[in-house]
Amino acid sequence: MTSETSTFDPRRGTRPRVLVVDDEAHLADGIRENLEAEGYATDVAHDGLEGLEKIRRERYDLVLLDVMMPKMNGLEVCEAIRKEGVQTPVMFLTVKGDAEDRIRGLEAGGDDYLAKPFHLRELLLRVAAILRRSRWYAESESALEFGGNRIDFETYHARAWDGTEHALTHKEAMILKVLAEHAGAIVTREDILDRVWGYEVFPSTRTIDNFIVRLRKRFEKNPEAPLHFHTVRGVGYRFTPEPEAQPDRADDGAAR
Amino acid sequence: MTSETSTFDPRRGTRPRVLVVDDEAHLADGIRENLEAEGYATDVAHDGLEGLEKIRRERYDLVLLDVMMPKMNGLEVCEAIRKEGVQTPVMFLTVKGDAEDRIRGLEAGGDDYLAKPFHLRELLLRVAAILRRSRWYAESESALEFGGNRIDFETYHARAWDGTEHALTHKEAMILKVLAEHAGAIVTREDILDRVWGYEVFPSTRTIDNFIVRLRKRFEKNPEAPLHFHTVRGVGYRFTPEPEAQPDRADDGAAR
DNA sequence: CCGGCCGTGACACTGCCGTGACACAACGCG
DNA sequence: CGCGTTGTGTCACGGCAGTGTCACGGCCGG
Repeated sequence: MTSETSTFDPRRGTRPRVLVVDDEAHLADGIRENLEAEGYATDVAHDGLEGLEKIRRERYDLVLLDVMMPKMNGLEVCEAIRKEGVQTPVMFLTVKGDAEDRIRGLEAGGDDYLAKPFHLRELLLRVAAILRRSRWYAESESALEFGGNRIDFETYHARAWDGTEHALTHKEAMILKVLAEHAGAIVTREDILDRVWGYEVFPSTRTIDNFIVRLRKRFEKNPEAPLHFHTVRGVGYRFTPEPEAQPDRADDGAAR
Repeated sequence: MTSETSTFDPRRGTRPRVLVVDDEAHLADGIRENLEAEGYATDVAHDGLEGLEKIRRERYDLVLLDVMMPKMNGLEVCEAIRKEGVQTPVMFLTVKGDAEDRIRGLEAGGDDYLAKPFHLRELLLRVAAILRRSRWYAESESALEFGGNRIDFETYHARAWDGTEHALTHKEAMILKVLAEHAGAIVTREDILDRVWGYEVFPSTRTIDNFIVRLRKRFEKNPEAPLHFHTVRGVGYRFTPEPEAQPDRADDGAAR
């Protein structure tokens, strides 16, 4: 899963399209040249507003977004497109490297964050990493149906079997997605933490239990006897789109 | 975090093999001990060249690679094995924490990077994370069939020869896996305890008998005359996917 | 200031797993 | 061929680790 330097997924066919939004024309062009050299198809915008419009018009696989820009800063751009349902991965570029900014960037809906001045090679590596990561997301279905429930991952909206409507939070959606991706298979809590929270953060595993509870409450007809969100004691959880015949359990002494 | 089994994952099969390459013998041994305690099978090399040779000879699931080493540094080792097509995940260990080194590590084909001095806990977490990720792809055919039974280690579900469905517990699945891995060979109770329970816990061996009983009840047509889960008196058990004529002693013949 | 999201601690409860007891089969012996 | 010994098959019961569930508090955005 590593050796790929700057190659792309052959299944994809076309070159990944990257939009560079930065008001420093000199820098933007420099980045662009290097991306092109790596085989990406690129486009450039020189302020936030222009970037926003381009994102609306075109379809990109990744947006590099400078934070400090005239007219409209990067955070605002990101928030705006997220509000419009655009899921394109966003990487922020900023002069400040403190955690404060980083958190704000991620909260605005960004996927990564790189402090200027950065090493060009690091930028390229991160770009490759993000595209790689987003692939699993992009390749998967954008909607999920099971047991009369319908979840739309584009809008984070869900309509439950009983007709109730639910707005999913980001974490809820991610967890659902991870489970659905491995439908039928057991997914450990650590797997989920990795996928949803990432390497650095390790919340208590109880947190995951809580999310499962909420999912069950919404999407299971009888939350106490789940048909889709199964617990595998001591291991993790298992999601099945189709209700499963609960295994015969009376094999112990009971008989006779 | 919970007790974290630290034993092996039946979905994976064998314990993950980790190679530690570091010229500081003291540190390498320390890491090794901790990895062993977590349930990994480990090996140690004390310089780059030795590490490279071991990687060529053996198959590892992960290599911890010190960057600064005599004879051949970690980056060179990583580049070398990547050039030879070895895909084994590599995690670099280095004293320097600057971006420069980190980039070079990633470019050399590394999967992760940890700066010394590191907190042991973080090392273990990252190791676990990397191995977990590589399992995503390496999902081996984790199903076992014998005598009309079908066991799916991915879901912990089993369909017995008579059509009944059974949900396996974690321990049940692990024991089954251990037996199946050594199909045809005798597995002592101590072997099973080591593999399934780990090196610290030692339940009574009767516990194992109990699990065997349950397995037989579910998967043997006639639990009293097992065709697959054989008892080897005074030693342990032996599993055979293909029904095997019990090696009855000749004189026993028709009697009984 | 309020309201949503999310992380954590507290508590109850479920069911897995470990153990001991008993019966019986396997083996050695005379 | 019967006896004693050892090891295994089998069962029932209880502890407790692991989950279900709730409620509270921090944090951020509106």
